Amino acid sequence: MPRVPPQQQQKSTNMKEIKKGAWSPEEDRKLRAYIIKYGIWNWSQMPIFAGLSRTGKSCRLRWVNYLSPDVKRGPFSLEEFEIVVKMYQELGNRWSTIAARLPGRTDNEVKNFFHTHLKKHLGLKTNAPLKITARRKRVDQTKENAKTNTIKAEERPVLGTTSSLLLPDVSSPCSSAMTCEENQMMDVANFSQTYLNCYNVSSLVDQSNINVENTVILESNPEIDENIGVADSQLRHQFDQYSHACSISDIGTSFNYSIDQFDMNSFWLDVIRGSDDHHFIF
DNA sequence: AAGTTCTGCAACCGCGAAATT
DNA sequence: TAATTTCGCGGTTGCAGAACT
Repeated sequence: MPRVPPQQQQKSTNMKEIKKGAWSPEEDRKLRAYIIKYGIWNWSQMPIFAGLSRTGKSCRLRWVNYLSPDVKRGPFSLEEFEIVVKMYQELGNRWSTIAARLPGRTDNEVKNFFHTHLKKHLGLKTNAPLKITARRKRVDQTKENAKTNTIKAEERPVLGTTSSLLLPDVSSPCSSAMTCEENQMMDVANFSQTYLNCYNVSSLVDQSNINVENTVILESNPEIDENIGVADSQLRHQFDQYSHACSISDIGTSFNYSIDQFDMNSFWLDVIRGSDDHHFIF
């Protein structure tokens, strides 16, 4: 593509005041319409032709993170959660690489998810000396080639907390460093629990012992349905989250469940371990 | 009900890599 | 090969709405 001389570019970008801040619906419409019609050819020039008083950078960000039809909205599923946690432990803050493993998720979204949910619930330690920037890591990777999995323990960001289920109790920063081997040994059940904690849905289900079959049917509990209206709506909301988290697609129309005969931990264990034929029948 | 604090997320910024001239 | 521009990444900020007092 032809490049625009710096002088000309400077002139064109100064023609209007560059707008910042939240995008209006009209701006979204203009950008979407332009990209659909002409495609993405040059972010820095695009806003001029699209009639937007925005920088190319801003347009790119808006498209990539919000307007693109490829962008998947909504809460992260358990599977996505697991990938984020594992890849973070493996790669650190390489959000774009992590996002690449999550179809429809952007690096910004993964980063936000991590900072708002995971960091809190996993008890991330952000000791400055342990911090390693992605830029630095990119350089390291180039220099060292094929050594992506050999980040020294002292450089790796640390996950750990006294209350976390993912790691043993951590009393000092030094003892909290995790090895790759330790990462691999993490109990899969803990993913589900921490995931539920992230979405604040951890304690609604009684612990009872039922065998979880490949098909999970949650049947109605008339007592709850009829007598505890508020709890009912809350539980329904929680199960909506579970079903979303599990990417369960075949959800019927009637709403039925039995919380007193359902062991959520066993269920998640089964899900995580690969039984993929689960159905909520509502 | 009003004021304050907290939380989640969209968007900006600076930087380095890659591409182009 | 050097200079310049564009792209993409990760850190950070600011705002709106929710939650709390």
